[in-house]
Amino acid sequence: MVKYRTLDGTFGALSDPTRRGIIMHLNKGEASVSELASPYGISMPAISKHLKVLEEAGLIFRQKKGRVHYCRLATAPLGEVDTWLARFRRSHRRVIN
Amino acid sequence: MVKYRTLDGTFGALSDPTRRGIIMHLNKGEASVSELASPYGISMPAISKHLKVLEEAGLIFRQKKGRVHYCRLATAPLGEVDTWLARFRRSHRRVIN
DNA sequence: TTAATACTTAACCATATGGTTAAGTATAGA
DNA sequence: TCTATACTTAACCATATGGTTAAGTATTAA
Repeated sequence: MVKYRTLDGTFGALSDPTRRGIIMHLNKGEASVSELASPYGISMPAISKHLKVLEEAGLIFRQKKGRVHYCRLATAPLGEVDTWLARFRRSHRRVIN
Repeated sequence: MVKYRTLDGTFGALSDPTRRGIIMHLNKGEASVSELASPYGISMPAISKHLKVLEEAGLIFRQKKGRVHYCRLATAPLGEVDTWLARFRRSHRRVIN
């Protein structure tokens, strides 16, 4: 799994259910690390690692306000996945074939 | 990485460039294992493992004709990824917001 | 029947992943 | 200033991943 905005990184980041859950949470708006962690029965360090993976994949960015770290979703990598997927879409292939 | 048609499995399978290459190759039509292997400077067992990952993710299926194993693309899991991604699409969010 | 072809499986290796607990850092509040 | 909060980092562990070489299996061709 490579780092910094590659399809490898994005797909790799999305292959974990906790990270997909975090992404879906963030799709509703920004959230603190604690808020993101609350649905999962895992430790803060584990969440911290997941966030690092998501950040390195360019899927989230953070802003620190006081001691709270707020995370937001970056949709660009998802757009790249979408673009990659487009070539396999039925409708698209119907146009080609 | 879990097996047998899960989003985990599909995203995990797609996180490797060799496997994405294979998928793109198969998008043009069925191909033998040797044909799929030829662009990559890795051993046959390595390719065999990649194909196993793709097969367990439900992304390909095989048919044996004599000693040649032909692989074909199964688009259903890609459709599931597409469905998962849909909620993050601009146009979709424009409808919601 | 013997040898070549097209694979897969087994055994192994180094590194990555996803979790843990313990310790460290930065900010807020008493 | 001292303590609690909201994190991150470090060290560790078990298992997964992606590669290798060597060996095994099935089919075709000589």
